[in-house]
Amino acid sequence: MEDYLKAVKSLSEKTRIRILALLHQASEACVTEIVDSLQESQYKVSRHLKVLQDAGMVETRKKGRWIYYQLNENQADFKKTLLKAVQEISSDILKDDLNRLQKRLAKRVNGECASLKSNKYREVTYD
Amino acid sequence: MEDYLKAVKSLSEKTRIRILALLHQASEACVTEIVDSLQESQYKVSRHLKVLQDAGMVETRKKGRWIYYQLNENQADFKKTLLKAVQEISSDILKDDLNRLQKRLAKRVNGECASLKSNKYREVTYD
DNA sequence: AAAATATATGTGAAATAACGCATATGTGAA
DNA sequence: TTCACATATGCGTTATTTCACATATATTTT
Repeated sequence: MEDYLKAVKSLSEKTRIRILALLHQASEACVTEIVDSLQESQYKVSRHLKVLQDAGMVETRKKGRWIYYQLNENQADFKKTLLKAVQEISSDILKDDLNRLQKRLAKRVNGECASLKSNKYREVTYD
Repeated sequence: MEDYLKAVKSLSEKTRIRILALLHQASEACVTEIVDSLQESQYKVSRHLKVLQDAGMVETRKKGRWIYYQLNENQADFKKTLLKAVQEISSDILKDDLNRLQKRLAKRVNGECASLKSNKYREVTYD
C-alpha cells in the first residue's frame, strides 16, 4: 500500500506532471534539457526528479557528465496505468513545455545533450 | 491542469484510496457503511469524501437521512484511468476493508442502509 | 415536540511537502 | 591542475494537508 501511495503522491504535483509529460514525448532527456523546457530552476527540477525516481516512476542512465531520465515502463500495472493517465492530460502548459522541448532536443549533437552555456553553441531562444 | 492535479491529489491519501476501492466493489455505499468498513471515525471519512467529491471522483444520491456515495464513472478519460489504477492495487488493508464491507452490506434492509446503532437490529461484529 | 441518527464543517494544532539559496560532488575540457 | 558545466543536497522558511474535537444541520422515529 505504501508503494502505491508513494507512486500516486509522486504525480500529485504540477512540476512532476510536467516532467512526466515531457518524458512521454522525449523518451529520454537530461536534467538541463528538462530545466530549459520547463523554464524552472535547476534545483527545483532536480528535487522533483528525485521524488519521481524514489517512487519508481523514472529511471536514469548516466553518460559522461549527463544523466538521462526516462519513464520506467517496466513495472506493475498500477504504475503503468498511472503513467497512462498522465498521457491523457491536455493542457496549454504541457503544450508549451513540449514545444520548448522539441527546440531543445534539436540542439543535440550526435544524439547527445548539448552544452548551451558554452559559446561554442548558439543561444537557445524560445518565442 | 488544475483540474487534473485536483484529481490526482484526491488519490494521494490512504483513506481516500481505501474509500475508492470500497466503492469499486460496492457500487454505492452510505457514509456509515464506509465508516464501519474502514473502522475510521465519522468525521475523518466525511472529510475525505468531501475531497473526493470536490475532485469529481465520486457523486452522491440522497435518500432520506442517508447519503449514498458512488464512483463518478461518467467523466473524462484521465479520471477514468485514475480510477482504473485504483482497481489495480492489491493490498491486505483493502482486502480487510472489503470483507467488512460485505458483512456490513448484508445488514441492509430492503436494499437500504441499516441503522445499526438502534437496538432494533443486532450488533455488527467483525472478527 | 423531543430524542436519536446521519452527515457535514469551523477551527486550531500537528504533520508533511515544497521552496530557495547556497554549496557540494562529479566529470570533461582547456 | 584549473576551470566550467551538470547534477544533487543540507537546511531553514513557508505553504499545504491532515487530524481531532466539538458542534451544527437535516431527517426520521417516538
